[in-house]
Amino acid sequence: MSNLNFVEEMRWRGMLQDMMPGTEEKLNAGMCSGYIGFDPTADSMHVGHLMQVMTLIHFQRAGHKPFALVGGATGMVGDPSGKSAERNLLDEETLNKNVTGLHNQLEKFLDFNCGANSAVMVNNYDWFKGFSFLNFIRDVGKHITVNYMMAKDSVKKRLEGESGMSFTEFTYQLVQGYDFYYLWKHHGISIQMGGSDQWGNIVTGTELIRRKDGGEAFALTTQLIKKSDGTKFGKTESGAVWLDPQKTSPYKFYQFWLNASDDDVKSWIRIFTLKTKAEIEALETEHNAAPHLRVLQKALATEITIRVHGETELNKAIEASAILFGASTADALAQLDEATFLDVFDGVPQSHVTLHDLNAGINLVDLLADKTQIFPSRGEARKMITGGGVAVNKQKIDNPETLVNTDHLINGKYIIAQKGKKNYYLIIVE
RNA sequence: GGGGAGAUUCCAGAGCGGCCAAAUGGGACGGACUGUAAAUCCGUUGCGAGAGCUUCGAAGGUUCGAAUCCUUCUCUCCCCA
Repeated sequence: MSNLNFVEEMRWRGMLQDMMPGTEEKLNAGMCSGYIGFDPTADSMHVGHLMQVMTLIHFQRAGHKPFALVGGATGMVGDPSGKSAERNLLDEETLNKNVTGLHNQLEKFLDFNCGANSAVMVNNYDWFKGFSFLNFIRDVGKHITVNYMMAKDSVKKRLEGESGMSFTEFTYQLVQGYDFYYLWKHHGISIQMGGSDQWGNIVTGTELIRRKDGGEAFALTTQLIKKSDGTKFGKTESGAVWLDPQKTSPYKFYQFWLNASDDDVKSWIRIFTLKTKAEIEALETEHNAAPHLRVLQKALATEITIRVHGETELNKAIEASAILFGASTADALAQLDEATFLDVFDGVPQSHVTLHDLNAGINLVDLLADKTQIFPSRGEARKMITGGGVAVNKQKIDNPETLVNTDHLINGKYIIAQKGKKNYYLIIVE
């Protein structure tokens, strides 16, 4: 056993929400196997999943054996927890693709080759695919009453709501409950963890284990991640923040964490980094002494970006940030070699313009509204330019009649347009 | 099945024959300030450089003139059976 105590760790990091009685004692008594389920609703995890991943990491670091369950089967049913409407079902092909994607990502976080407490990945489709409906309702359904299932919050809310709930979704908690039973029976897993919205589903599992085999199993849930401004964690204007670099560039990923508010960063750094309590407190002192330097945000963004994307990508993201937000000028842009330049503007919306148009010189409004769709209308482009909200190659332009020509090209083929401070557009000339 | 209320620009919500491209609030987007923050303040928020043009659930109609009046249709909500 490691000298780290899992529950203590979760507690001081503010990750722990609730445990079943006896859970802590069980965990302190020796190595336990525990699991968390991941729903394959997409082929990549987003930052919202990271809390669960971190939980598994702590679990493993404390000497326990973590299992990650990918819900190939449950994904076909749809978890009603926290959902106000019936979910769309994914087809099997998409589901398989998603399962593979999640699998690959999880492997980056957990150690799958470290002896006794190596992490293990399981897919519940493996034990559900051959399980017939009749056998299921006979062997599993028999042990849980409808009254019990109806009493769950996730079900109650939907019954009271407008849209109702299909039998499929109603069954979800049983299917997930059986996962727990199966893993308990065949892999000796005694604890299921998950977000606080999973409490009901997890408890159905422990109940099933108790009623079916008289066994004992435990539950532990994590806190919901809160944001001080009340908005949902993990979403930006452009949607969810994914771990997959194809979906969210490492630069955007880094920026997401760097932009954490002062209030949020104090809890996030505990949740999303493995820094010790002493290290975090030292950083906080430093942060409070000079808040504008955002020591905490930088530490958080750095550690988590390395974990997800690696050090090379982190350095690129930092470099890109310096160019985009630092006091960089058209000169600095021009000095970048093409590869770095493209890296910096990776993930920035692109548009194309012909060299022919540019040779003649294009009126800025025409360029931004007609040639590219950076602005939806000419009037809007004009207003924004006049209002001082537009820059070309980091240089502010407030005259809508300005002509853009080949003199503005960077590396002979690019123009950077900026709408406001944060919105960059790459115009490629060809 | 019977009775009532309503549908307005991103949202909420005024307007009830010309002064309405449509109050006000919110949101969004810009600007200043700042820490790539919060708060605050300022500006923009149908298209158009402008004249002007197209919008107020849909289609018709009355009128010199309609978001506003009439007819039909579609949809929403509420009450009763």
